[in-house]
Amino acid sequence: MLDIKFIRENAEIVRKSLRDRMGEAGTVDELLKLDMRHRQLLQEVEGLKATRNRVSDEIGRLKKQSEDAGKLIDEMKTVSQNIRSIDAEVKGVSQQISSLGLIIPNIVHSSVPVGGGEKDNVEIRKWGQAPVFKFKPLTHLEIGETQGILDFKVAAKLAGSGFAFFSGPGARLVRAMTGFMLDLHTEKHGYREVFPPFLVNRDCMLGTGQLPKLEKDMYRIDEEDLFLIPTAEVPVTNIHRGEIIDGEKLPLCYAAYTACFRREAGSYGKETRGLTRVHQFDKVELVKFVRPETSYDELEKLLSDAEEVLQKLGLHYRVVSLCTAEVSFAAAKCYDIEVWAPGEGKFLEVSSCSNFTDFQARRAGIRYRPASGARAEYVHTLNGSGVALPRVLIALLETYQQEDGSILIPDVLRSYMGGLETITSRESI
RNA sequence: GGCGGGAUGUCCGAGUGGUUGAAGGAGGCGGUCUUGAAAACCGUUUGGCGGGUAACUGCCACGGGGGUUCGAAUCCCUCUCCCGCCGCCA
Repeated sequence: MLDIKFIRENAEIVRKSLRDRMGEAGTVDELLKLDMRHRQLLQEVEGLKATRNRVSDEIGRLKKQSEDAGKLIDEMKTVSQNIRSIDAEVKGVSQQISSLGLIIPNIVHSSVPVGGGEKDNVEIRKWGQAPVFKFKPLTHLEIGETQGILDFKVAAKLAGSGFAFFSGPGARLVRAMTGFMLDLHTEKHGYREVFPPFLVNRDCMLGTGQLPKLEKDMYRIDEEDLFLIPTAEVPVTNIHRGEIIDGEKLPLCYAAYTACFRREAGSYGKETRGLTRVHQFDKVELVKFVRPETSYDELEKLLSDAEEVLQKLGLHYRVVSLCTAEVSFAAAKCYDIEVWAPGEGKFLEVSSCSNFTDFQARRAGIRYRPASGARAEYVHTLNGSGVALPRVLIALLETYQQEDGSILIPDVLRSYMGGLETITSRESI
Protein backbone atom coordinates (compact mmCIF):
# COMPACT_ATOMS: atom_id res chain seq x y z
CA MET A 1 0.00 0.00 0.00
CA LEU A 2 1.24 3.43 -0.89
CA ASP A 3 0.82 6.47 1.30
CA ILE A 4 -2.26 8.36 0.14
CA LYS A 5 -0.49 11.63 0.89
CA PHE A 6 2.39 10.54 -1.29
CA ILE A 7 0.00 9.72 -4.13
CA ARG A 8 -1.73 13.06 -3.69
CA GLU A 9 1.54 14.97 -3.93
CA ASN A 10 3.36 12.77 -6.45
CA ALA A 11 0.62 11.52 -8.73
CA GLU A 12 2.85 11.62 -11.78
CA ILE A 13 5.52 9.43 -10.20
CA VAL A 14 2.89 6.88 -9.31
CA ARG A 15 1.40 6.97 -12.80
CA LYS A 16 4.81 6.52 -14.37
CA SER A 17 5.63 3.57 -12.17
CA LEU A 18 2.34 1.96 -13.09
CA ARG A 19 2.97 2.50 -16.77
CA ASP A 20 6.49 1.07 -16.43
CA ARG A 21 4.94 -1.99 -14.87
CA MET A 22 2.78 -2.19 -17.99
CA GLY A 23 -0.30 -1.53 -15.88
CA GLU A 24 -3.21 0.89 -16.06
CA ALA A 25 -2.54 4.32 -14.58
CA GLY A 26 -6.22 5.27 -14.49
CA THR A 27 -6.69 3.92 -10.99
CA VAL A 28 -4.54 6.75 -9.66
CA ASP A 29 -6.92 9.43 -10.85
CA GLU A 30 -9.92 7.48 -9.66
CA LEU A 31 -8.27 7.23 -6.28
CA LEU A 32 -7.48 10.93 -6.14
CA LYS A 33 -11.09 11.79 -6.93
CA LEU A 34 -12.31 9.58 -4.13
CA ASP A 35 -9.73 11.06 -1.80
CA MET A 36 -10.96 14.56 -2.47
CA ARG A 37 -14.57 13.54 -1.88
CA HIS A 38 -13.50 11.79 1.29
CA ARG A 39 -11.87 14.88 2.70
CA GLN A 40 -14.87 17.04 1.83
CA LEU A 41 -17.17 14.71 3.68
CA LEU A 42 -14.81 14.56 6.64
CA GLN A 43 -14.81 18.29 7.06
CA GLU A 44 -18.57 18.38 6.90
CA VAL A 45 -19.17 15.59 9.38
CA GLU A 46 -16.42 16.65 11.75
CA GLY A 47 -17.96 20.09 12.05
CA LEU A 48 -21.25 18.47 13.04
CA LYS A 49 -19.49 16.23 15.52
CA ALA A 50 -17.77 19.20 17.09
CA THR A 51 -21.18 20.77 17.59
CA ARG A 52 -22.59 17.63 19.05
CA ASN A 53 -19.70 17.25 21.47
CA ARG A 54 -20.02 20.82 22.62
CA VAL A 55 -23.76 20.69 23.11
CA SER A 56 -23.67 17.28 24.77
CA ASP A 57 -21.36 18.72 27.39
CA GLU A 58 -23.80 21.56 27.84
CA ILE A 59 -26.65 19.07 28.28
CA GLY A 60 -24.67 17.27 30.93
CA ARG A 61 -24.10 20.49 32.78
CA LEU A 62 -27.77 21.49 32.61
CA LYS A 63 -28.88 18.10 33.85
CA LYS A 64 -26.52 18.31 36.79
CA GLN A 65 -28.17 21.56 37.76
CA SER A 66 -31.58 19.91 37.19
CA GLU A 67 -32.41 22.35 34.46
CA ASP A 68 -34.42 21.52 31.37
CA ALA A 69 -32.37 20.30 28.40
CA GLY A 70 -35.24 18.96 26.31
CA LYS A 71 -34.87 21.48 23.56
CA LEU A 72 -31.14 20.89 23.11
CA ILE A 73 -31.65 17.14 23.14
CA ASP A 74 -34.19 17.43 20.36
CA GLU A 75 -31.81 19.54 18.33
CA MET A 76 -29.05 17.05 18.79
CA LYS A 77 -31.28 14.21 17.68
CA THR A 78 -31.39 15.83 14.26
CA VAL A 79 -27.68 16.53 14.26
CA SER A 80 -26.93 12.93 15.18
CA GLN A 81 -29.21 11.78 12.41
CA ASN A 82 -27.19 13.84 9.92
CA ILE A 83 -23.91 12.60 11.30
CA ARG A 84 -25.08 9.06 10.90
CA SER A 85 -25.96 9.48 7.26
CA ILE A 86 -22.77 11.34 6.35
CA ASP A 87 -20.71 8.83 8.28
CA ALA A 88 -22.26 6.06 6.23
CA GLU A 89 -21.18 7.88 3.08
CA VAL A 90 -17.68 8.43 4.47
CA LYS A 91 -17.44 4.76 5.21
CA GLY A 92 -18.47 3.85 1.69
CA VAL A 93 -15.95 6.19 0.13
CA SER A 94 -13.11 5.14 2.37
CA GLN A 95 -13.83 1.50 1.63
CA GLN A 96 -13.53 2.27 -2.05
CA ILE A 97 -10.30 4.11 -1.35
CA SER A 98 -8.78 1.25 0.56
CA SER A 99 -9.80 -1.38 -1.94
CA LEU A 100 -8.34 0.73 -4.74
CA GLY A 101 -5.29 1.46 -2.63
CA LEU A 102 -4.76 -2.25 -2.11
CA ILE A 103 -4.48 -2.98 -5.80
CA ILE A 104 -1.93 -0.29 -6.64
CA PRO A 105 1.51 -1.90 -6.72
CA ASN A 106 4.66 -0.56 -5.12
CA ILE A 107 6.67 2.07 -6.93
CA VAL A 108 9.62 0.53 -8.71
CA HIS A 109 13.10 1.74 -7.81
CA SER A 110 14.96 3.91 -10.30
CA SER A 111 17.63 1.23 -10.78
CA VAL A 112 15.08 -1.27 -12.09
CA PRO A 113 15.39 -1.78 -15.84
CA VAL A 114 12.27 -0.68 -17.69
CA GLY A 115 10.81 -3.47 -19.73
CA GLY A 116 7.73 -5.41 -20.69
CA GLY A 117 8.73 -9.01 -20.19
CA GLU A 118 11.25 -11.66 -19.28
CA LYS A 119 13.49 -10.72 -22.20
CA ASP A 120 14.05 -7.31 -20.64
CA ASN A 121 15.47 -8.66 -17.40
CA VAL A 122 19.13 -7.79 -17.05
CA GLU A 123 21.73 -10.37 -16.17
CA ILE A 124 23.93 -8.99 -13.38
CA ARG A 125 26.48 -11.78 -13.05
CA LYS A 126 27.21 -15.43 -13.57
CA TRP A 127 28.95 -17.72 -11.12
CA GLY A 128 30.80 -20.91 -11.97
CA GLN A 129 30.51 -22.77 -15.21
CA ALA A 130 28.06 -25.16 -16.75
CA PRO A 131 29.40 -28.69 -16.20
CA VAL A 132 30.61 -30.59 -19.25
CA PHE A 133 29.65 -34.24 -19.62
CA LYS A 134 31.30 -37.04 -21.57
CA PHE A 135 27.84 -38.57 -21.92
CA LYS A 136 24.38 -37.23 -22.54
CA PRO A 137 23.16 -35.94 -19.17
CA LEU A 138 19.80 -37.19 -18.00
CA THR A 139 16.99 -35.07 -16.66
CA HIS A 140 16.14 -35.20 -12.97
CA LEU A 141 13.02 -37.17 -13.84
CA GLU A 142 15.10 -39.93 -15.40
CA ILE A 143 17.66 -39.83 -12.62
CA GLY A 144 15.04 -39.82 -9.92
CA GLU A 145 13.31 -42.80 -11.42
CA THR A 146 16.38 -44.94 -12.06
CA GLN A 147 17.74 -44.20 -8.61
CA GLY A 148 14.39 -44.80 -6.98
CA ILE A 149 14.54 -41.59 -5.03
CA LEU A 150 11.78 -39.61 -6.69
CA ASP A 151 8.40 -41.08 -7.56
CA PHE A 152 5.65 -39.02 -9.16
CA LYS A 153 3.34 -42.01 -9.59
CA VAL A 154 3.12 -42.48 -5.84
CA ALA A 155 2.69 -38.74 -5.38
CA ALA A 156 -0.20 -38.73 -7.86
CA LYS A 157 -1.78 -41.68 -6.09
CA LEU A 158 -1.61 -39.81 -2.81
CA ALA A 159 -2.48 -36.27 -3.81
CA GLY A 160 -2.79 -35.90 -7.56
CA SER A 161 -0.61 -34.39 -10.24
CA GLY A 162 1.85 -31.68 -9.33
CA PHE A 163 3.07 -33.30 -6.14
CA ALA A 164 6.39 -34.91 -5.39
CA PHE A 165 7.27 -38.02 -3.46
CA PHE A 166 10.85 -38.47 -2.24
CA SER A 167 12.15 -41.79 -1.05
CA GLY A 168 15.23 -43.17 0.68
CA PRO A 169 18.30 -41.02 0.01
CA GLY A 170 16.04 -38.64 -1.92
CA ALA A 171 14.03 -37.92 1.20
CA ARG A 172 17.23 -37.68 3.20
CA LEU A 173 18.57 -35.21 0.66
CA VAL A 174 15.59 -32.94 1.28
CA ARG A 175 16.27 -33.00 4.99
CA ALA A 176 20.00 -32.52 4.43
CA MET A 177 19.43 -29.49 2.24
CA THR A 178 17.14 -27.72 4.68
CA GLY A 179 19.52 -28.41 7.53
CA PHE A 180 22.50 -27.20 5.53
CA MET A 181 20.80 -23.98 4.45
CA LEU A 182 19.43 -23.14 7.88
CA ASP A 183 22.82 -23.73 9.49
CA LEU A 184 24.57 -21.55 6.93
CA HIS A 185 22.17 -18.65 7.42
CA THR A 186 21.94 -18.84 11.17
CA GLU A 187 25.54 -19.68 12.02
CA LYS A 188 27.38 -17.69 9.37
CA HIS A 189 24.98 -14.96 8.22
CA GLY A 190 23.44 -14.12 11.57
CA TYR A 191 19.76 -14.84 10.97
CA ARG A 192 17.49 -16.00 13.76
CA GLU A 193 15.83 -19.30 13.01
CA VAL A 194 12.07 -19.37 13.36
CA PHE A 195 9.53 -22.08 12.66
CA PRO A 196 6.10 -20.56 12.03
CA PRO A 197 2.66 -22.07 11.37
CA PHE A 198 2.04 -23.24 7.82
CA LEU A 199 -1.48 -21.85 7.95
CA VAL A 200 -2.24 -18.18 8.48
CA ASN A 201 -5.26 -15.94 8.73
CA ARG A 202 -6.54 -13.42 6.21
CA ASP A 203 -4.90 -10.44 7.92
CA CYS A 204 -1.47 -11.93 7.29
CA MET A 205 -2.20 -12.42 3.62
CA LEU A 206 -3.36 -8.82 3.31
CA GLY A 207 -0.34 -7.62 5.21
CA THR A 208 2.22 -9.05 2.84
CA GLY A 209 0.18 -8.32 -0.25
CA GLN A 210 -0.93 -11.77 -1.42
CA LEU A 211 -4.51 -10.67 -0.91
CA PRO A 212 -6.69 -9.44 -2.43
CA LYS A 213 -4.96 -10.07 -5.74
CA LEU A 214 -3.87 -13.68 -5.50
CA GLU A 215 -6.67 -15.34 -3.55
CA LYS A 216 -7.30 -17.94 -6.23
CA ASP A 217 -3.64 -18.95 -6.26
CA MET A 218 -3.74 -20.13 -2.68
CA TYR A 219 -5.14 -23.09 -0.84
CA ARG A 220 -7.76 -22.01 1.64
CA ILE A 221 -9.38 -23.77 4.54
CA ASP A 222 -12.95 -22.63 4.25
CA GLU A 223 -14.14 -23.54 7.73
CA GLU A 224 -11.66 -21.29 9.54
CA ASP A 225 -10.82 -18.92 6.67
CA LEU A 226 -7.17 -19.92 6.94
CA PHE A 227 -4.69 -20.08 4.10
CA LEU A 228 -1.86 -22.51 3.48
CA ILE A 229 1.20 -20.33 3.19
CA PRO A 230 2.61 -19.90 -0.33
CA THR A 231 5.93 -18.86 1.23
CA ALA A 232 7.35 -18.34 4.71
CA GLU A 233 7.51 -14.66 3.84
CA VAL A 234 3.88 -14.45 4.91
CA PRO A 235 4.04 -15.70 8.50
CA VAL A 236 7.53 -14.35 9.14
CA THR A 237 6.86 -10.81 7.90
CA ASN A 238 3.67 -10.80 9.93
CA ILE A 239 5.54 -11.60 13.15
CA HIS A 240 5.75 -7.88 13.76
CA ARG A 241 2.41 -6.86 12.27
CA GLY A 242 0.91 -3.94 14.18
CA GLU A 243 4.01 -3.34 16.24
CA ILE A 244 6.35 -0.48 16.92
CA ILE A 245 9.83 -1.99 17.03
CA ASP A 246 12.57 -0.44 19.09
CA GLY A 247 14.94 1.13 16.56
CA GLU A 248 17.92 -0.30 18.43
CA LYS A 249 16.81 -3.80 17.49
CA LEU A 250 17.00 -3.25 13.74
CA PRO A 251 17.88 -4.90 11.52
CA LEU A 252 15.90 -7.99 12.47
CA CYS A 253 16.83 -10.97 10.34
CA TYR A 254 14.93 -14.25 10.32
CA ALA A 255 15.46 -17.53 8.54
CA ALA A 256 12.63 -20.00 8.33
CA TYR A 257 12.16 -23.40 6.85
CA THR A 258 8.58 -24.12 5.82
CA ALA A 259 6.69 -26.12 3.30
CA CYS A 260 5.05 -23.86 0.72
CA PHE A 261 1.72 -24.45 -0.98
CA ARG A 262 0.62 -23.09 -4.33
CA ARG A 263 -2.35 -24.03 -6.41
CA GLU A 264 -0.61 -22.98 -9.63
CA ALA A 265 -4.04 -22.90 -11.24
CA GLY A 266 -3.85 -22.59 -14.98
CA SER A 267 -0.32 -23.82 -15.46
CA TYR A 268 -0.21 -27.01 -17.50
CA GLY A 269 2.16 -28.58 -19.97
CA LYS A 270 5.80 -29.38 -19.67
CA GLU A 271 6.45 -26.71 -17.05
CA THR A 272 4.43 -28.84 -14.68
CA ARG A 273 6.35 -32.05 -15.25
CA GLY A 274 8.76 -33.15 -12.60
CA LEU A 275 9.89 -30.91 -9.81
CA THR A 276 9.88 -27.63 -11.70
CA ARG A 277 6.45 -26.54 -10.56
CA VAL A 278 4.78 -28.39 -7.73
CA HIS A 279 1.90 -27.64 -5.38
CA GLN A 280 3.93 -28.29 -2.28
CA PHE A 281 7.61 -27.63 -1.87
CA ASP A 282 10.18 -26.88 0.78
CA LYS A 283 12.00 -23.64 1.13
CA VAL A 284 14.24 -21.76 3.50
CA GLU A 285 13.22 -18.13 3.46
CA LEU A 286 15.16 -15.10 4.64
CA VAL A 287 13.23 -12.09 5.94
CA LYS A 288 14.59 -8.77 7.14
CA PHE A 289 13.14 -5.74 8.87
CA VAL A 290 15.47 -2.80 8.39
CA ARG A 291 15.83 0.96 8.69
CA PRO A 292 14.70 2.59 5.44
CA GLU A 293 18.03 4.18 4.62
CA THR A 294 19.74 0.78 4.67
CA SER A 295 17.28 -1.28 2.69
CA TYR A 296 19.06 -1.32 -0.66
CA ASP A 297 22.36 -2.30 0.97
CA GLU A 298 20.51 -4.98 2.88
CA LEU A 299 19.06 -6.24 -0.38
CA GLU A 300 22.56 -6.81 -1.78
CA LYS A 301 23.56 -8.64 1.40
CA LEU A 302 20.44 -10.76 1.30
CA LEU A 303 21.18 -11.66 -2.29
CA SER A 304 24.73 -12.71 -1.52
CA ASP A 305 23.55 -14.75 1.49
CA ALA A 306 21.28 -16.68 -0.85
CA GLU A 307 23.96 -17.01 -3.53
CA GLU A 308 26.34 -18.56 -1.06
CA VAL A 309 24.07 -21.60 -0.79
CA LEU A 310 24.61 -22.35 -4.45
CA GLN A 311 28.30 -21.53 -4.29
CA LYS A 312 28.85 -23.98 -1.47
CA LEU A 313 26.94 -26.60 -3.43
CA GLY A 314 29.10 -25.86 -6.46
CA LEU A 315 26.19 -25.11 -8.73
CA HIS A 316 26.43 -22.83 -11.73
CA TYR A 317 23.99 -19.92 -11.54
CA ARG A 318 23.26 -16.39 -12.66
CA VAL A 319 21.71 -13.36 -11.04
CA VAL A 320 19.09 -11.38 -12.91
CA SER A 321 17.63 -7.98 -12.13
CA LEU A 322 13.95 -8.13 -12.96
CA CYS A 323 12.53 -5.48 -15.25
CA THR A 324 9.64 -3.21 -14.28
CA ALA A 325 6.96 -5.50 -15.68
CA GLU A 326 8.34 -8.53 -13.84
CA VAL A 327 8.93 -7.05 -10.39
CA SER A 328 6.21 -8.43 -8.17
CA PHE A 329 3.30 -6.36 -6.92
CA ALA A 330 4.65 -5.49 -3.48
CA ALA A 331 8.31 -5.14 -4.44
CA ALA A 332 10.26 -2.06 -5.46
CA LYS A 333 13.19 -4.06 -6.73
CA CYS A 334 13.87 -7.72 -7.21
CA TYR A 335 16.75 -10.01 -8.13
CA ASP A 336 16.20 -13.56 -9.27
CA ILE A 337 18.79 -16.24 -8.82
CA GLU A 338 18.64 -18.89 -11.51
CA VAL A 339 20.51 -22.13 -11.24
CA TRP A 340 21.74 -24.12 -14.21
CA ALA A 341 20.09 -27.48 -14.79
CA PRO A 342 22.23 -29.36 -17.31
CA GLY A 343 19.71 -32.13 -17.98
CA GLU A 344 16.97 -29.62 -18.74
CA GLY A 345 19.49 -27.43 -20.47
CA LYS A 346 18.24 -24.22 -18.89
CA PHE A 347 18.36 -21.89 -15.92
CA LEU A 348 15.71 -22.35 -13.23
CA GLU A 349 14.60 -19.68 -10.78
CA VAL A 350 15.42 -20.73 -7.22
CA SER A 351 15.26 -17.44 -5.39
CA SER A 352 13.70 -14.02 -5.62
CA CYS A 353 15.28 -11.41 -3.40
CA SER A 354 13.13 -8.33 -3.03
CA ASN A 355 13.06 -5.00 -1.30
CA PHE A 356 9.48 -4.11 -0.45
CA THR A 357 10.47 -0.73 0.99
CA ASP A 358 7.62 0.46 3.24
CA PHE A 359 4.89 -1.12 1.10
CA GLN A 360 4.29 -4.22 3.22
CA ALA A 361 5.12 -2.34 6.40
CA ARG A 362 2.37 0.18 5.73
CA ARG A 363 -0.15 -2.55 4.96
CA ALA A 364 0.84 -4.58 7.97
CA GLY A 365 1.46 -1.65 10.32
CA ILE A 366 5.09 -2.46 11.08
CA ARG A 367 6.89 0.59 12.44
CA TYR A 368 9.97 1.43 14.42
CA ARG A 369 11.10 4.32 16.56
CA PRO A 370 14.26 5.81 15.03
CA ALA A 371 15.29 7.15 18.42
CA SER A 372 13.61 7.09 21.79
CA GLY A 373 10.88 9.69 21.92
CA ALA A 374 10.93 10.10 18.15
CA ARG A 375 7.94 9.60 15.93
CA ALA A 376 7.34 6.04 14.76
CA GLU A 377 8.07 5.35 11.11
CA TYR A 378 7.53 2.42 8.81
CA VAL A 379 10.36 -0.09 8.51
CA HIS A 380 11.45 -1.51 5.20
CA THR A 381 10.91 -5.22 4.71
CA LEU A 382 12.89 -7.56 2.49
CA ASN A 383 12.86 -11.19 1.76
CA GLY A 384 14.45 -13.79 -0.42
CA SER A 385 14.51 -17.51 -0.78
CA GLY A 386 17.62 -18.99 0.62
CA VAL A 387 16.71 -21.12 -1.38
CA ALA A 388 13.75 -23.07 -2.77
CA LEU A 389 14.41 -26.78 -2.71
CA PRO A 390 12.90 -28.63 -5.66
CA ARG A 391 14.66 -26.73 -8.40
CA VAL A 392 17.96 -26.80 -6.57
CA LEU A 393 17.52 -30.54 -6.32
CA ILE A 394 16.96 -30.66 -10.06
CA ALA A 395 20.22 -28.81 -10.60
CA LEU A 396 22.00 -30.91 -8.01
CA LEU A 397 20.92 -34.25 -9.44
CA GLU A 398 21.61 -33.18 -12.99
CA THR A 399 24.96 -31.55 -12.20
CA TYR A 400 26.37 -34.36 -10.07
CA GLN A 401 25.14 -37.31 -12.09
CA GLN A 402 27.84 -39.80 -13.09
CA GLU A 403 28.08 -41.91 -16.19
CA ASP A 404 27.04 -45.02 -14.25
CA GLY A 405 23.87 -43.29 -13.13
CA SER A 406 24.96 -42.62 -9.57
CA ILE A 407 24.95 -39.17 -8.02
CA LEU A 408 27.88 -37.61 -6.26
CA ILE A 409 27.00 -35.75 -3.07
CA PRO A 410 28.62 -32.32 -2.70
CA ASP A 411 31.03 -32.10 0.24
CA VAL A 412 28.98 -29.67 2.27
CA LEU A 413 26.03 -32.06 2.33
CA ARG A 414 27.84 -35.24 3.27
CA SER A 415 27.73 -34.72 7.00
CA TYR A 416 24.00 -34.08 6.67
CA MET A 417 23.66 -37.32 4.69
CA GLY A 418 25.22 -39.45 7.37
CA GLY A 419 28.53 -39.49 5.54
CA LEU A 420 27.08 -40.76 2.28
CA GLU A 421 29.23 -39.79 -0.72
CA THR A 422 27.20 -41.12 -3.61
CA ILE A 423 23.64 -42.13 -4.22
CA THR A 424 23.44 -45.34 -6.20
CA SER A 425 20.51 -47.46 -7.24
CA ARG A 426 21.43 -49.96 -4.54
CA GLU A 427 19.73 -47.55 -2.19
CA SER A 428 16.41 -47.62 -3.99
CA ILE A 429 13.21 -49.10 -2.63
C1' G B 1 -16.77 -28.96 21.97
C1' G B 2 -19.04 -27.01 27.12
C1' C B 3 -18.88 -23.46 31.18
C1' G B 4 -16.54 -19.29 33.61
C1' G B 5 -12.97 -14.98 33.74
C1' G B 6 -10.37 -11.35 30.93
C1' A B 7 -8.42 -7.70 26.79
C1' U B 8 -7.37 0.04 28.68
C1' G B 9 -1.55 4.32 26.38
C1' U B 10 5.77 1.98 25.50
C1' C B 11 4.75 -1.41 29.89
C1' C B 12 1.93 -2.33 34.59
C1' G B 13 -2.67 -0.76 36.23
C1' A B 14 -7.46 2.31 37.92
C1' G B 15 -11.88 3.44 35.96
C1' U B 16 -19.63 0.93 35.28
C1' G B 17 -23.31 6.76 31.06
C1' G B 18 -21.61 13.55 31.05
C1' U B 19 -14.15 18.23 31.24
C1' U B 20 -11.51 10.63 31.46
C1' G B 21 -7.55 11.06 25.81
C1' A B 22 -7.99 8.61 30.07
C1' A B 23 -6.04 8.45 37.76
C1' G B 24 -1.64 6.13 39.81
C1' G B 25 2.98 3.67 38.98
C1' A B 26 7.15 2.07 35.87
C1' G B 27 10.05 3.24 31.71
C1' G B 28 11.81 7.22 28.18
C1' C B 29 13.20 12.35 27.53
C1' G B 30 14.50 17.39 29.63
C1' G B 31 15.93 19.89 34.07
C1' U B 32 17.39 20.93 39.48
C1' C B 33 20.91 18.96 42.89
C1' U B 34 26.09 16.48 42.47
C1' U B 35 33.25 16.67 41.08
C1' G B 36 30.60 12.51 38.40
C1' A B 37 26.89 8.86 39.04
C1' A B 38 22.87 7.05 41.95
C1' A B 39 18.90 8.73 44.94
C1' A B 40 15.46 12.64 45.54
C1' C B 41 12.62 16.49 43.39
C1' C B 42 10.31 19.36 39.12
C1' G B 43 8.60 19.17 34.19
C1' U B 44 7.46 16.32 29.87
C1' U B 45 5.95 11.83 27.19
C1' U B 46 -0.27 7.91 22.68
C1' G B 47 -1.43 7.26 17.79
C1' G B 48 -4.26 8.15 13.20
C1' C B 49 -6.97 11.45 9.90
C1' G B 50 -8.49 16.48 8.40
C1' G B 51 -8.15 22.21 8.17
C1' G B 52 -4.49 26.28 8.29
C1' U B 53 1.67 29.64 5.24
C1' A B 54 2.00 29.47 10.45
C1' A B 55 0.75 30.06 15.52
C1' C B 56 -2.91 26.88 16.10
C1' U B 57 -7.17 23.93 15.54
C1' G B 58 -11.25 19.96 14.56
C1' C B 59 -12.45 14.75 14.45
C1' C B 60 -11.53 9.61 15.65
C1' A B 61 -9.45 5.71 18.64
C1' C B 62 -9.87 2.06 25.68
C1' G B 63 -9.06 -6.02 21.38
C1' G B 64 -12.19 -5.94 16.04
C1' G B 65 -17.13 -4.97 14.05
C1' G B 66 -22.18 -3.44 14.91
C1' G B 67 -26.14 -1.31 18.11
C1' U B 68 -28.68 1.80 22.17
C1' U B 69 -28.24 7.21 23.65
C1' C B 70 -28.41 14.23 23.10
C1' G B 71 -23.77 11.91 25.00
C1' A B 72 -20.30 5.25 25.54
C1' A B 73 -13.82 2.97 27.93
C1' U B 74 -18.44 2.45 30.80
C1' C B 75 -24.96 -0.55 28.56
C1' C B 76 -26.46 -4.42 24.53
C1' C B 77 -25.13 -7.88 20.30
C1' U B 78 -21.29 -10.31 17.68
C1' C B 79 -16.35 -11.88 16.39
C1' U B 80 -11.17 -12.68 17.67
C1' C B 81 -7.45 -13.67 21.09
C1' C B 82 -5.71 -14.86 26.18
C1' C B 83 -6.40 -17.38 31.13
C1' G B 84 -8.97 -21.28 34.20
C1' C B 85 -12.00 -25.83 34.74
C1' C B 86 -14.45 -30.06 32.17
C1' G B 87 -14.58 -33.13 27.70
C1' C B 88 -11.75 -35.00 23.49
C1' C B 89 -7.00 -36.02 21.42
C1' A B 90 -1.47 -36.50 18.57
